[in-house]
Amino acid sequence: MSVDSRAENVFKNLRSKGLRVTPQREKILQIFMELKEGTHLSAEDLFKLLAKNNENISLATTYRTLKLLSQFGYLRELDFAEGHKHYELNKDKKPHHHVICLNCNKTMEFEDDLVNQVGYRIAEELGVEIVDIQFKIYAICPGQHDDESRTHRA
Amino acid sequence: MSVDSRAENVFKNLRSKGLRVTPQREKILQIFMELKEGTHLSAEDLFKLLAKNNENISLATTYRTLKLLSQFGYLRELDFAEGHKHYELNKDKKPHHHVICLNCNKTMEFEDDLVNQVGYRIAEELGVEIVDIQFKIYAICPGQHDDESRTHRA
DNA sequence: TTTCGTGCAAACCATTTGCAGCAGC
DNA sequence: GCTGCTGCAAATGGTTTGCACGAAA
Repeated sequence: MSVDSRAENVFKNLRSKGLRVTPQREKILQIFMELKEGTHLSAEDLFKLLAKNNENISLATTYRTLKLLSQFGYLRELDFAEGHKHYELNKDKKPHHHVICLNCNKTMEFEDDLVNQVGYRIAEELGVEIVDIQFKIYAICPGQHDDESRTHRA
Repeated sequence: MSVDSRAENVFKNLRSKGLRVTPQREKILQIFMELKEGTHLSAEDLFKLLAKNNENISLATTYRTLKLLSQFGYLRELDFAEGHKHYELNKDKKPHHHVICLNCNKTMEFEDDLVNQVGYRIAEELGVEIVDIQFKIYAICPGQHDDESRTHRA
């Protein structure tokens, strides 16, 4: 499916809900669709990227659009516990996971069906309906040892 | 090991680093040690709980102490993507995981060694040193269906 | 032409910080 | 007594919101 026809599906769905397709929403979705696989942006990142492309979209609209597209499931909200969220295209709705370095904040992506299956099993046991599965490994990159600056998270 | 002797170990370690044991730090650690298994508090929760116990500890100190105890590995920082962190006692340093209902914000705890092992394996493959493993299932409790209010996260 | 969406600025909320006085060690 | 800790209030940073205008449908 082409980027354009995938985008058109999104817009059709928005319209069917009485929502509008604006140049701002088009542009933001386009940016996410053209992003290299595994790239995720913060609201601020996106705002700056838009500005660099001469799209003067306000920060408020940036936030509102990110929230809208996430609520519709077109974007996924990533939370790496850094105080701000990241967003990525929720392309195939198959969860993939992240390793986050607590020193340099770099992230690495991986997929693991075993982990997903554990998630599905537990959700079934509890009788809850899964929205998303999240598996994160907080770690320290090789060569970056600074014991005092780490924080345990779960 | 008793609560008191575990607390004394913590304090010994703080002192050995040139840090001080203050009534505020004692009280906060004590609260976490007396918490029912699986309970986690936000900074605000803790602050209010202290106030209810007639411990007038400032919010700033509450935050500073939470950060300190987390950095030393005595507490774990939990991030449920609600805009504020939660903290729990990092008792046995064995990761346990959470199911979070996106409607009512209730959380459920579970342990799963399979998931932990996947984490250890991946960290080893990448050559990184694990600080913490986090596995979260965002879901909707039975009977709570409100399609528009969900947000996809990962 | 009726909503809905946008930009702007102000508001919000969790968290952090500068500073002066206080208190462990 | 030195130095770290506390409380206070102000600052910060990410995100949200009220409002008046502009634009999809």
